[in-house]
Amino acid sequence: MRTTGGNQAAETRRRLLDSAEHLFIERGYEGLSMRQITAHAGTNLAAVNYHFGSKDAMLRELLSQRLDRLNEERLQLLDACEATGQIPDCETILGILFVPAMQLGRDPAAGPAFLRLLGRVYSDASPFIRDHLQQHYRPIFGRFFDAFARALPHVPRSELGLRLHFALKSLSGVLATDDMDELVAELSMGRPIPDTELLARLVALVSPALTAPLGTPAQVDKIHRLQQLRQSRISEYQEPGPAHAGHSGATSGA
Amino acid sequence: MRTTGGNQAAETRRRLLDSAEHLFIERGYEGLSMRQITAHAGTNLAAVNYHFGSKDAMLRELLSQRLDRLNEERLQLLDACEATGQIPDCETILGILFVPAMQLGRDPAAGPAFLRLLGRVYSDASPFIRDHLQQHYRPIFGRFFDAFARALPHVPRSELGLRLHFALKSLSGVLATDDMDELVAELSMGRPIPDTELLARLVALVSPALTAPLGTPAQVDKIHRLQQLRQSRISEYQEPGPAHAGHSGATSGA
DNA sequence: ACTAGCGTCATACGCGCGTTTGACGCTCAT
DNA sequence: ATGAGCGTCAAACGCGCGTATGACGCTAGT
Repeated sequence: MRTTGGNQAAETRRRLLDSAEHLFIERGYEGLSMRQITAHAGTNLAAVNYHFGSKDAMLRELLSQRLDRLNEERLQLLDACEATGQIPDCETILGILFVPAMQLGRDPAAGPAFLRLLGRVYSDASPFIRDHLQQHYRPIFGRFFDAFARALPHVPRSELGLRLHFALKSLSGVLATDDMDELVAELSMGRPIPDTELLARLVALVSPALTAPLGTPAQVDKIHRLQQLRQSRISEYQEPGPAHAGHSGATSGA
Repeated sequence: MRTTGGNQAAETRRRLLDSAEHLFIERGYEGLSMRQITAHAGTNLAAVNYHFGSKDAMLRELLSQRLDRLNEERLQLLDACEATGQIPDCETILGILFVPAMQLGRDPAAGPAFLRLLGRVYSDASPFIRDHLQQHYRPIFGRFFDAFARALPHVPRSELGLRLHFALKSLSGVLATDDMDELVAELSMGRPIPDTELLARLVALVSPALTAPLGTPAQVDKIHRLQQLRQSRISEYQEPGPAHAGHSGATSGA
């Protein structure tokens, strides 16, 4: 049966994956070397190529192990919501994205630092990670894009692309923060925050950026006055006279 | 006078900086090698160390050349606004951050792709870039943090840190987008968008995330129902009976 | 005319990287 | 008992990296 050998091999694979995950969370894809991984795992350098074929293949397996279940759950949750016949609103769709992530984050089986892994993955700039996400989860992203489009019929599709890009970038940036735990700790100020409330707060942050109306006249006016103010400050050093320069008139009052 | 030699040296310096900027915008700090830079600049490999001392010193000089003026202008604009005695509101402060960046982005002297450089700098994960920003522009960040704190007295300081982190991450993520120009082109749909309106739209996206109230009961309820829904879907595979499981009752209707 | 010094150049050094190789035990079916 | 096959190991390969070195041409002051 080759019991001992087989178990030893499986154990080595597991330790390599664990070490790779730990170091990836800490340093990201670049700044991750096989020598560091194998040293941390206590195995030989060649073990990675023996068991996985290459460094990238090992990382692909790691990512699939961690992300496949998350995205499958998100999809099932979206299906379940849409199956009721009602069109889920923007906040609900955001919740569908967040709730499985948070609950898996509490599940030790999903990894000891699942949320930080998630943040790293979504914000990592390396082509390897980007390609992996693109190739494996594009249809899921498309499904959610359509769901958002239905929930926000007043937002043009092009503008929606920008807003989603915007919202997801911010989220991944927050998740990837090294001192995320301290941020949450400060947020709670002693009293522990239930996940439900924490997620509701996140939704409250992201949702307005998606549902916001386009620029209002008041906002346009504020920007315009700042543009004028900057131009006048610059021309102070060039022509001391009163600036009637631009293509519109507005005083510089803050 | 050593005119020719001196000019040649200055020309080499300029070409190195230009090439370094171009490649940094395309690939970021990691993925940037001296051999690529010198090849692109048409100079010898040793030129970098001769003129700047080291690779990092050259990049520091590049960053200072590009970012010092921007942040100085931001600071002056904030000073000018606060000097009027009025407390600038959140949208105005965002405008103060954006307007100089956008106007410098239009200025060829600030670099051919200033906004993309800015996005790369703010979203680059390498310790070198992060340290440089931290060391050079921390006081400026502090000034703006205080300004936001005054503009948003109802937001606790700890929550404000999270929100600013969130907002700035999203912004840098959007700026760093490779196909940013196409996004803007789609946005405009033929008709050119004036900068003023574009900035107003950006402010309209970011501002709500800063001013939003904490999670409302309705949001909390939506999240809670999703949490229940996920739990019930999972227990379908474990116990087919009706789930009265959780610690609260709420039907799963979306 | 001579030479000090500057800018450029080819070249090499040491290092860490991902990958490959071949030998060495050990288990287990024959 | 034997030998095939698996998992591990130290060692090495080639590569690209940042940096350092010394020679070479040219300019410009003496």
